Amino acid sequence: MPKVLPEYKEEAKKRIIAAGVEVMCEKGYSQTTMEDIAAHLGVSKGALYLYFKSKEDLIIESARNMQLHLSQLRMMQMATSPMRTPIDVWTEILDNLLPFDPRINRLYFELVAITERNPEINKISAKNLADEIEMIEHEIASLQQKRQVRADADPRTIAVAMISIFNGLRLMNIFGVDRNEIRKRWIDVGRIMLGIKD
Amino acid sequence: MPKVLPEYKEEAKKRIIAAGVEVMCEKGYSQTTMEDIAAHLGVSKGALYLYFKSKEDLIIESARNMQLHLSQLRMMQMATSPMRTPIDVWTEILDNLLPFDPRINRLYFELVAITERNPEINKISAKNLADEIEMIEHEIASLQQKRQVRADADPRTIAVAMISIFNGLRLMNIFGVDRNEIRKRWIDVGRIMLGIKD
Amino acid sequence: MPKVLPEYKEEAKKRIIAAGVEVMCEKGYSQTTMEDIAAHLGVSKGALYLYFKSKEDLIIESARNMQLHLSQLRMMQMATSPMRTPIDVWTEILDNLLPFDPRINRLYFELVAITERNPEINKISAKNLADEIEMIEHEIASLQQKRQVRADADPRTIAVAMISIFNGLRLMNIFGVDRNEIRKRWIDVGRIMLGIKD
Amino acid sequence: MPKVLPEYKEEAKKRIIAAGVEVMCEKGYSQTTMEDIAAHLGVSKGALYLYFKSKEDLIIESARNMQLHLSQLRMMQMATSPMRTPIDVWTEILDNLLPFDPRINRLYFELVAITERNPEINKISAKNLADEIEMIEHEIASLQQKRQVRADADPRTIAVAMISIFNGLRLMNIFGVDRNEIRKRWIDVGRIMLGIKD
DNA sequence: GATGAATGAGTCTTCATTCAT
DNA sequence: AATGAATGAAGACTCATTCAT
Repeated sequence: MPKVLPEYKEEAKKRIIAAGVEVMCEKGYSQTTMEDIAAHLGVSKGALYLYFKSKEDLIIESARNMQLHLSQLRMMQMATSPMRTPIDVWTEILDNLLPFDPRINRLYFELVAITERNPEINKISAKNLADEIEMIEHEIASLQQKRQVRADADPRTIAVAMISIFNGLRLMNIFGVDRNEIRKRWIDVGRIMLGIKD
Repeated sequence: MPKVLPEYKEEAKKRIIAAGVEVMCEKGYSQTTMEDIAAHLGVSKGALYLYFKSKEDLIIESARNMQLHLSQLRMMQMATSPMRTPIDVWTEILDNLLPFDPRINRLYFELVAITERNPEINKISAKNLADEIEMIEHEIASLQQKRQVRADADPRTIAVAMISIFNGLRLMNIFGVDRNEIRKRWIDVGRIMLGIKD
Repeated sequence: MPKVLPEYKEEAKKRIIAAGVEVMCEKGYSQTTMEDIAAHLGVSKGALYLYFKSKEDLIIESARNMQLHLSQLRMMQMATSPMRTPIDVWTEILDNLLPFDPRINRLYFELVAITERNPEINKISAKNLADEIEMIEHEIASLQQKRQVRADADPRTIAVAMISIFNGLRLMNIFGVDRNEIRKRWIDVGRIMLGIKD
Repeated sequence: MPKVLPEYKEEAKKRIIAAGVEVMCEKGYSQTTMEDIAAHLGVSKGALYLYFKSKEDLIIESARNMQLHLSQLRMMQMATSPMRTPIDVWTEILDNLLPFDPRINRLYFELVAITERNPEINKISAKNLADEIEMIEHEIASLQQKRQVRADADPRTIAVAMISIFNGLRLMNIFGVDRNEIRKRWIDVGRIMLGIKD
């Protein structure tokens, strides 16, 4: 009996996670049943257990899947592209990373709260966050040297602020603040943080 | 036949909420049973239902109870007190409002995610947030006129940024960033946002 | 400490039973709580237990209270009154004993089903029924001798039939057959049973 | 992926209803738990919910199942069979439709009282009863034309009386009147109602 | 006598999980 | 791989009953 192609298995898991996220967006974690997810996919409940050994397992992978990695942005381009100012890049971050659907933001906070209770997961997340901060910090420092960003601020502070504001605005989005307002404030704060007069 | 003293009923509700928050801090919403809460209080399960008509009801009131209201700070004093600079006040905000226990922050996000699914609740929260932003905006504007805060920024932007950063840092706290680090960055960002050179 | 006046106690019990019957008419036995009954009376739950030692106790007494006793009719008058024909008396039976409210009929059957499970109660009821049949049988026999009622039928059969039809029509009332239709059929059947041509 | 065979599902429901009726005969509706029924069948409680969405649902279907339909008797044969007199048919009705177990009669009245509270169910029952009365009425009328049944009575009255007496005797059965006595009176009353001298 | 707070045993119902097919 | 019937361990919630005041 030949092993199943691992790619198939991975593909199936992804579809299950996607379905799970969709259902949970609507009903939340504790109100979402394996039944719901299976029904959403049009498969049987039992099938889910061929790919995930428990509901918790599925939830954890879903949460992992929702983590937004600023690093994905390849911010290194900040400095290299002569056509784009730091504010352009700052703006792109929001445009690329803030989910359009407020329910996604809501689910993100819920899953973070739940999964971070697990110490193993928390350790990994802490490491990821630290790495991210550091990466942005270097980026900022590099821009400071090129005089494209105010030099009178600790680059790490700017990095931490940037991530915090991003997440803080996501929370506001849950409370009903709309995307346009969020975008406007994000850009305005960016100008202040980066020290850009315009 | 006098009805129960309303004070007693309120008192009892508060103690139940406190117990609920304590247990949920540890186990999270969906893992916390009414049994757990009752046991934590040393009362019977049935007793809880004398004060809350359902678990959801209890959760909603708990969430409401956890909402931090910056307005409580009576920020008006910002301008009036000659002894305290805007940065002092900014610092006090964090010291007074950021819960010491990271688990409280975690629970806050979880309960927000859950309860904001309820449209009624969401409407109220949206209103509260809007009021809070506006209040801070006025405060900032007033400080700008007195030249105590940078005048070259939209006061509403500063208000939104302040709340966002606060919440963003709370989220970082969940991921393991410690209170000292958070405090340091909060103060540093405050200087930038308020335009204080120090 | 002098004993409470027994009259007071009896009076109170009666009011409780009346309240119980009213509530049960609406919600049925198993859906009616002691709370409901107390609320209907405007007293506390605990008060009910001063008069009945359990819910079952209350129910039993309520059921007893609902038993319709044809004997109450003083049917002896059948023969004595020159102004009233047997059919008049037959008609009066229905008019006096069929509850106007169909919900009462419904509750009657429900309580019978429940309380007759108790062997003690069943024994008493059986005795009461037997007595009633016998009483009516004598009545009929007496009328037969006076040639006011057909003589070609077993008076006991007529007695049993009369009671059965009465109860059978009560059941129809539950299913929605209205009082007028019931009354019409009752009188018509009476003519047949009693052998009255008119 | 073929769906379950509907026959299987129906079969399972029937077995559950049968078990439910058995247990309820003994303990009555409100004292019968889903646990009891499951145990009686040797299955798990959860299994019941695969076939009935609630206890009430199960009860309703059980009640429906207990409805006796005189129409099942194919009374049309009354007139056609030269071998059987109307009294034979009348007797067969009782023999075929009166449950042997008095507990069944008791449960019937209990479930009627409970389920007829539901307006939807009541509407259906009312219709069924009306149909039944009408069917018997036609039957009687047909017999009247053939001079097999007394012609001096409204056939509808006879139909209503017949059903009422049947149900009234069922009620007597609950109070302890035994089957033989019931049968005897049923036949005697039949003679009177149908006008058969014998 | 009356109250109403409290109890705790009991009931319905749900749902993650398993497993024979 | 996939199904869907079945399980059983919880968990929310109810309510008859008690008792200190």
